[in-house]
Amino acid sequence: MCGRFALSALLTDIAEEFSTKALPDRTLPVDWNIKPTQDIYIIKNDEINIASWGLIAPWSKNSHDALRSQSQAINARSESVHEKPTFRSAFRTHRCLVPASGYYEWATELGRYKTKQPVFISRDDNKLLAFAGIYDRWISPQGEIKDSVAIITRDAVGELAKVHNRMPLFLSQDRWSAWMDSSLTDVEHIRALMNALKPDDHLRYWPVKPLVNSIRNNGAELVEPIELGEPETLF
DNA sequence: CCAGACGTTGTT
DNA sequence: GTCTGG
DNA sequence: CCAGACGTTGTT
DNA sequence: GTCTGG
Repeated sequence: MCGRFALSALLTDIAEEFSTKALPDRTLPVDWNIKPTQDIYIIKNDEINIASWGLIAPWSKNSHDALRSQSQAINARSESVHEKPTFRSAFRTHRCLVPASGYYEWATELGRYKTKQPVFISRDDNKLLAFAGIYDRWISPQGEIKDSVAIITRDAVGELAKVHNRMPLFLSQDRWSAWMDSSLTDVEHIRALMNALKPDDHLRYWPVKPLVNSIRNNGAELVEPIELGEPETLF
Protein backbone atom coordinates (compact mmCIF):
# COMPACT_ATOMS: atom_id res chain seq x y z
CA MET A 1 0.00 0.00 0.00
CA CYS A 2 1.10 3.52 0.13
CA GLY A 3 0.44 5.68 3.16
CA ARG A 4 3.59 7.74 3.49
CA PHE A 5 6.15 8.86 0.94
CA ALA A 6 9.06 11.19 0.24
CA LEU A 7 9.72 13.79 -2.42
CA SER A 8 13.11 15.40 -2.11
CA ALA A 9 13.42 16.60 -5.71
CA LEU A 10 13.12 20.27 -6.57
CA LEU A 11 10.19 21.48 -8.62
CA THR A 12 12.43 22.22 -11.58
CA ASP A 13 13.75 18.64 -11.52
CA ILE A 14 10.22 17.25 -11.42
CA ALA A 15 9.22 19.47 -14.32
CA GLU A 16 12.18 18.25 -16.31
CA GLU A 17 11.57 14.59 -15.59
CA PHE A 18 7.91 14.75 -16.57
CA SER A 19 8.37 17.29 -19.37
CA THR A 20 5.81 19.68 -17.97
CA LYS A 21 5.44 23.26 -19.13
CA ALA A 22 3.25 24.85 -16.47
CA LEU A 23 4.26 25.03 -12.82
CA PRO A 24 1.99 25.53 -9.80
CA ASP A 25 1.54 28.98 -8.30
CA ARG A 26 3.47 27.99 -5.19
CA THR A 27 6.29 25.66 -4.24
CA LEU A 28 6.03 22.88 -1.69
CA PRO A 29 9.00 22.21 0.57
CA VAL A 30 11.01 19.02 0.07
CA ASP A 31 9.58 16.41 2.41
CA TRP A 32 10.64 12.95 3.56
CA ASN A 33 7.46 12.29 5.49
CA ILE A 34 4.46 13.15 3.35
CA LYS A 35 1.22 12.06 4.97
CA PRO A 36 -2.45 11.84 4.02
CA THR A 37 -4.40 15.13 3.72
CA GLN A 38 -1.18 17.01 3.01
CA ASP A 39 -0.72 19.04 -0.19
CA ILE A 40 1.30 17.18 -2.82
CA TYR A 41 2.25 17.70 -6.44
CA ILE A 42 0.25 16.02 -9.14
CA ILE A 43 1.01 15.86 -12.84
CA LYS A 44 -1.70 16.22 -15.41
CA ASN A 45 -0.51 16.27 -18.98
CA ASP A 46 1.94 19.10 -19.25
CA GLU A 47 1.28 20.85 -15.98
CA ILE A 48 2.18 20.34 -12.37
CA ASN A 49 -0.59 21.13 -9.92
CA ILE A 50 -1.11 20.83 -6.18
CA ALA A 51 -3.75 18.67 -4.54
CA SER A 52 -4.49 17.33 -1.09
CA TRP A 53 -3.73 13.64 -0.61
CA GLY A 54 -6.88 11.58 -0.09
CA LEU A 55 -9.79 11.87 -2.47
CA ILE A 56 -12.66 13.92 -1.09
CA ALA A 57 -15.92 12.05 -1.60
CA PRO A 58 -17.81 14.07 -4.22
CA TRP A 59 -20.94 14.32 -2.07
CA SER A 60 -19.20 15.73 1.02
CA LYS A 61 -21.44 18.44 2.45
CA ASN A 62 -18.95 20.45 4.47
CA SER A 63 -15.23 20.82 5.08
CA HIS A 64 -15.28 18.51 8.06
CA ASP A 65 -16.96 15.70 6.07
CA ALA A 66 -14.47 16.35 3.32
CA LEU A 67 -11.47 15.97 5.62
CA ARG A 68 -12.84 12.81 7.14
CA SER A 69 -13.67 11.27 3.78
CA GLN A 70 -10.29 11.97 2.29
CA SER A 71 -8.51 10.32 5.23
CA GLN A 72 -10.36 7.15 4.24
CA ALA A 73 -9.59 7.35 0.54
CA ILE A 74 -5.86 7.85 0.24
CA ASN A 75 -5.60 4.71 -1.92
CA ALA A 76 -7.91 3.23 -4.53
CA ARG A 77 -7.73 -0.42 -5.50
CA SER A 78 -6.90 -0.86 -9.18
CA GLU A 79 -9.20 -3.89 -9.23
CA SER A 80 -12.29 -1.86 -8.33
CA VAL A 81 -11.50 1.83 -8.81
CA HIS A 82 -13.67 1.97 -11.94
CA GLU A 83 -16.85 1.02 -10.08
CA LYS A 84 -16.55 2.51 -6.60
CA PRO A 85 -18.89 5.50 -6.12
CA THR A 86 -16.11 7.53 -4.51
CA PHE A 87 -13.66 6.99 -7.35
CA ARG A 88 -15.35 6.11 -10.64
CA SER A 89 -16.00 9.62 -11.88
CA ALA A 90 -12.43 10.72 -11.22
CA PHE A 91 -11.18 7.50 -12.80
CA ARG A 92 -13.01 8.23 -16.02
CA THR A 93 -11.92 11.80 -16.48
CA HIS A 94 -9.32 12.96 -13.96
CA ARG A 95 -6.27 10.74 -14.06
CA CYS A 96 -2.86 12.01 -13.04
CA LEU A 97 0.59 10.99 -11.88
CA VAL A 98 2.02 11.55 -8.44
CA PRO A 99 5.79 12.05 -8.37
CA ALA A 100 7.77 10.57 -5.48
CA SER A 101 11.40 9.97 -4.61
CA GLY A 102 10.30 6.85 -2.77
CA TYR A 103 7.65 5.55 -0.42
CA TYR A 104 7.40 3.68 2.87
CA GLU A 105 5.88 0.33 3.59
CA TRP A 106 5.48 -1.32 6.98
CA ALA A 107 6.34 -4.99 6.88
CA THR A 108 3.56 -7.44 7.55
CA GLU A 109 3.38 -10.83 9.19
CA LEU A 110 4.56 -13.20 6.50
CA GLY A 111 7.36 -11.15 5.06
CA ARG A 112 11.11 -11.09 5.39
CA TYR A 113 11.09 -8.48 8.14
CA LYS A 114 9.58 -8.23 11.56
CA THR A 115 6.06 -6.87 11.48
CA LYS A 116 5.90 -3.06 11.47
CA GLN A 117 9.51 -2.68 10.36
CA PRO A 118 9.45 0.37 8.07
CA VAL A 119 10.99 -0.10 4.64
CA PHE A 120 11.85 2.56 2.07
CA ILE A 121 11.26 1.75 -1.59
CA SER A 122 12.76 3.77 -4.44
CA ARG A 123 14.19 3.37 -7.94
CA ASP A 124 17.64 2.00 -8.62
CA ASP A 125 18.30 4.56 -11.37
CA ASN A 126 17.70 7.77 -9.40
CA LYS A 127 14.58 8.60 -11.37
CA LEU A 128 11.38 9.62 -9.68
CA LEU A 129 8.59 7.15 -9.10
CA ALA A 130 5.36 7.87 -10.95
CA PHE A 131 2.33 6.65 -9.01
CA ALA A 132 -0.92 6.37 -10.94
CA GLY A 133 -3.45 8.70 -9.35
CA ILE A 134 -6.93 10.10 -9.75
CA TYR A 135 -7.92 13.58 -8.66
CA ASP A 136 -11.08 15.59 -8.35
CA ARG A 137 -12.21 19.08 -7.48
CA TRP A 138 -14.56 19.71 -4.59
CA ILE A 139 -16.04 23.07 -3.68
CA SER A 140 -17.09 23.75 -0.11
CA PRO A 141 -20.38 25.48 0.76
CA GLN A 142 -18.29 28.59 1.36
CA GLY A 143 -16.94 28.36 -2.16
CA GLU A 144 -13.49 27.15 -1.24
CA ILE A 145 -11.91 25.06 -3.99
CA LYS A 146 -10.20 21.86 -2.88
CA ASP A 147 -8.40 19.60 -5.32
CA SER A 148 -7.69 16.16 -3.91
CA VAL A 149 -6.01 12.98 -5.13
CA ALA A 150 -5.86 9.24 -4.43
CA ILE A 151 -3.03 6.84 -5.30
CA ILE A 152 -3.95 3.59 -7.03
CA THR A 153 -2.73 0.30 -5.55
CA ARG A 154 -2.38 -3.29 -6.76
CA ASP A 155 -1.14 -6.66 -5.56
CA ALA A 156 2.52 -6.62 -4.69
CA VAL A 157 4.78 -8.71 -6.92
CA GLY A 158 8.28 -10.14 -6.77
CA GLU A 159 10.61 -9.00 -4.02
CA LEU A 160 8.15 -6.43 -2.76
CA ALA A 161 5.64 -9.14 -1.91
CA LYS A 162 8.08 -10.18 0.82
CA VAL A 163 7.50 -6.90 2.57
CA HIS A 164 3.80 -6.25 2.09
CA ASN A 165 0.97 -7.68 0.02
CA ARG A 166 0.00 -4.43 -1.71
CA MET A 167 1.99 -1.81 -3.60
CA PRO A 168 1.28 1.40 -5.49
CA LEU A 169 0.59 1.16 -9.21
CA PHE A 170 3.52 2.59 -11.15
CA LEU A 171 3.13 3.78 -14.69
CA SER A 172 5.99 3.41 -17.12
CA GLN A 173 6.81 6.43 -19.20
CA ASP A 174 5.32 4.99 -22.38
CA ARG A 175 1.87 5.03 -20.77
CA TRP A 176 1.95 8.44 -19.14
CA SER A 177 0.28 10.41 -21.90
CA ALA A 178 -2.52 7.90 -22.45
CA TRP A 179 -3.12 7.71 -18.71
CA MET A 180 -3.42 11.49 -18.40
CA ASP A 181 -5.51 11.85 -21.58
CA SER A 182 -8.89 13.02 -20.30
CA SER A 183 -10.48 12.44 -23.70
CA LEU A 184 -9.91 8.73 -23.19
CA THR A 185 -13.07 7.68 -21.34
CA ASP A 186 -13.53 4.04 -22.31
CA VAL A 187 -13.34 2.32 -18.96
CA GLU A 188 -11.96 -0.98 -20.23
CA HIS A 189 -9.33 0.81 -22.25
CA ILE A 190 -8.28 2.82 -19.21
CA ARG A 191 -8.21 -0.32 -17.08
CA ALA A 192 -5.90 -1.97 -19.60
CA LEU A 193 -3.36 0.81 -19.01
CA MET A 194 -2.98 -0.46 -15.46
CA ASN A 195 -1.69 -3.88 -16.56
CA ALA A 196 2.01 -3.33 -16.37
CA LEU A 197 4.39 -5.93 -17.78
CA LYS A 198 6.89 -5.37 -14.99
CA PRO A 199 5.02 -3.78 -12.08
CA ASP A 200 8.17 -3.61 -9.97
CA ASP A 201 10.63 -2.61 -12.67
CA HIS A 202 13.70 -0.79 -11.31
CA LEU A 203 12.55 -0.90 -7.70
CA ARG A 204 14.84 -1.48 -4.74
CA TYR A 205 14.23 -1.28 -1.01
CA TRP A 206 15.86 -1.31 2.37
CA PRO A 207 14.80 -1.13 6.02
CA VAL A 208 14.87 2.24 7.78
CA LYS A 209 14.60 3.54 11.32
CA PRO A 210 11.12 3.91 12.80
CA LEU A 211 11.55 7.69 12.70
CA VAL A 212 9.06 7.81 9.85
CA ASN A 213 6.31 6.50 12.14
CA SER A 214 5.72 9.91 13.65
CA ILE A 215 4.58 12.59 11.26
CA ARG A 216 6.52 15.08 13.37
CA ASN A 217 9.80 13.64 12.13
CA ASN A 218 11.31 14.66 8.83
CA GLY A 219 14.64 14.83 7.07
CA ALA A 220 16.92 12.74 4.87
CA GLU A 221 17.76 10.46 7.81
CA LEU A 222 14.29 8.90 7.45
CA VAL A 223 15.36 7.14 4.25
CA GLU A 224 18.83 6.05 5.31
CA PRO A 225 19.38 2.27 5.16
CA ILE A 226 19.92 0.53 8.49
CA GLU A 227 21.46 -2.80 9.38
CA LEU A 228 19.16 -5.24 11.13
CA GLY A 229 20.77 -7.56 13.63
CA GLU A 230 19.37 -10.90 12.56
CA PRO A 231 17.19 -10.62 9.47
CA GLU A 232 14.51 -13.25 9.45
CA THR A 233 14.92 -15.13 6.22
CA LEU A 234 11.73 -17.06 5.86
CA PHE A 235 12.18 -17.66 2.15
C1' DC B 1 -40.18 3.39 0.85
C1' DC B 2 -36.15 5.60 3.87
C1' DA B 3 -31.62 5.26 6.12
C1' DG B 4 -27.10 4.74 5.73
C1' DA B 5 -23.03 3.81 3.33
C1' DC B 6 -19.91 5.35 0.07
C1' DG B 7 -12.71 3.43 1.56
C1' DT B 8 -8.25 0.78 2.36
C1' DT B 9 -5.25 -1.85 4.98
C1' DG B 10 -4.34 -6.23 7.45
C1' DT B 11 -5.78 -9.84 10.53
C1' DT B 12 -8.57 -13.55 12.16
C1' DG C 1 -25.13 11.79 -6.08
C1' DT C 2 -26.19 6.79 -6.11
C1' DC C 3 -26.51 2.21 -4.42
C1' DT C 4 -27.75 -1.33 -0.89
C1' DG C 5 -30.07 -3.32 2.88
C1' DG C 6 -33.88 -3.66 5.62
C1' DC D 1 0.37 5.02 6.95
C1' DC D 2 0.88 5.83 12.39
C1' DA D 3 -0.15 8.39 16.61
C1' DG D 4 -3.22 9.77 19.70
C1' DA D 5 -7.65 10.27 21.45
C1' DC D 6 -11.40 8.18 23.46
C1' DG D 7 -15.00 13.13 28.33
C1' DT D 8 -17.37 16.76 30.93
C1' DT D 9 -17.63 20.74 33.63
C1' DG D 10 -16.97 25.48 34.14
C1' DT D 11 -13.93 29.25 33.45
C1' DT D 12 -11.04 32.27 30.64
C1' DG E 1 -10.71 -1.77 20.36
C1' DT E 2 -11.75 1.83 17.06
C1' DC E 3 -11.93 6.26 15.01
C1' DT E 4 -9.90 10.72 13.52
C1' DG E 5 -6.46 13.85 12.23
C1' DG E 6 -2.30 14.87 10.17
